[in-house]
Amino acid sequence: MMWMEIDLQSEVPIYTQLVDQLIEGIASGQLKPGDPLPSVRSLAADLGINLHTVNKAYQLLKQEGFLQVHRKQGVVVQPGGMPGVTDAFAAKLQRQLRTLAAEAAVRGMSESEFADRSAQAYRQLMTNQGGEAR
Amino acid sequence: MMWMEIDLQSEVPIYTQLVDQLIEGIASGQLKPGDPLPSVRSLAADLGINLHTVNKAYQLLKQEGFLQVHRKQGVVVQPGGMPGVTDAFAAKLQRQLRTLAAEAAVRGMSESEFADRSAQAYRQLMTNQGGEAR
DNA sequence: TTGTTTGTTATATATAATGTATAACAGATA
DNA sequence: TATCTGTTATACATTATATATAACAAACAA
Repeated sequence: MMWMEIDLQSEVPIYTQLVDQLIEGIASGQLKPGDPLPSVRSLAADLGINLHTVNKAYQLLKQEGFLQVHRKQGVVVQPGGMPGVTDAFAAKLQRQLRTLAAEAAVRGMSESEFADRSAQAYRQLMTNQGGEAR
Repeated sequence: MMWMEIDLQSEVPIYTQLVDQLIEGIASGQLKPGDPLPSVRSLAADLGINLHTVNKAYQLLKQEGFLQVHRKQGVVVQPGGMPGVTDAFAAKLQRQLRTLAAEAAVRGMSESEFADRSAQAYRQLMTNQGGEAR
């Protein structure tokens, strides 16, 4: 978990940074199904933040179905298949893409360049580390 | 300005909803360079919100270069060319696309589908109303 | 001139979000 | 019996968000 980094000066909340980085970790293969996560106390200590901030991130990811919690074994990356593209996620994705696309368009970015940057963002996740397959 | 809609129950702040919708209005051509915007007081009254909430949105868009402010003439859509793809915007875009792409990937969405949805979000803006050309 | 509308600024207040600090609990494990 | 786990509860501080009034100076119309 040495790859986690928190920016205390950022405008994005700490627990959101945690959520995003953990999802990116799963996407990139750094975190695989069944992998154990640090306890809320140890991760909080490592990052120099509070226990409850870590717990809030874990709770959100547990509710979304990305994590599982066993008593005492601690938190584990969902071993039984990740949740798919739900209606709720599709709606959230469309809404945020529309907002981003609008500003990009106003600034003169073409549709193809916007799509290219989207594909590039996706691809860079996979080729970062660990990778998509074994 | 009858097309503006505010969701008071949304988790996204009102002034952010205003900023997003105004940028989408410019992108879609509903708002053209030089077009006047409602005064902070009248728009606030129309939407049933406070003057300062509208002013905060206008200030942000003014600082970004999307709006101009003349004393008494009121607020106007930037007539002298929109700001381009700055480094700051490129960085923000990449960061947000990465976050979205990560969750999409974890949920099993392919790179091509993610890119397709991005292009579709861009295209739907343009074809909504008013359009890209005269 | 007077009056009105404009953006702007200043205070004040209320509520919610965020983050921290302690403490305690029950279940699981060594 | 200890220890570690997630979990819950309480309290507190800070910031973000939103509203409510009030006032100001500039621009314009009468």
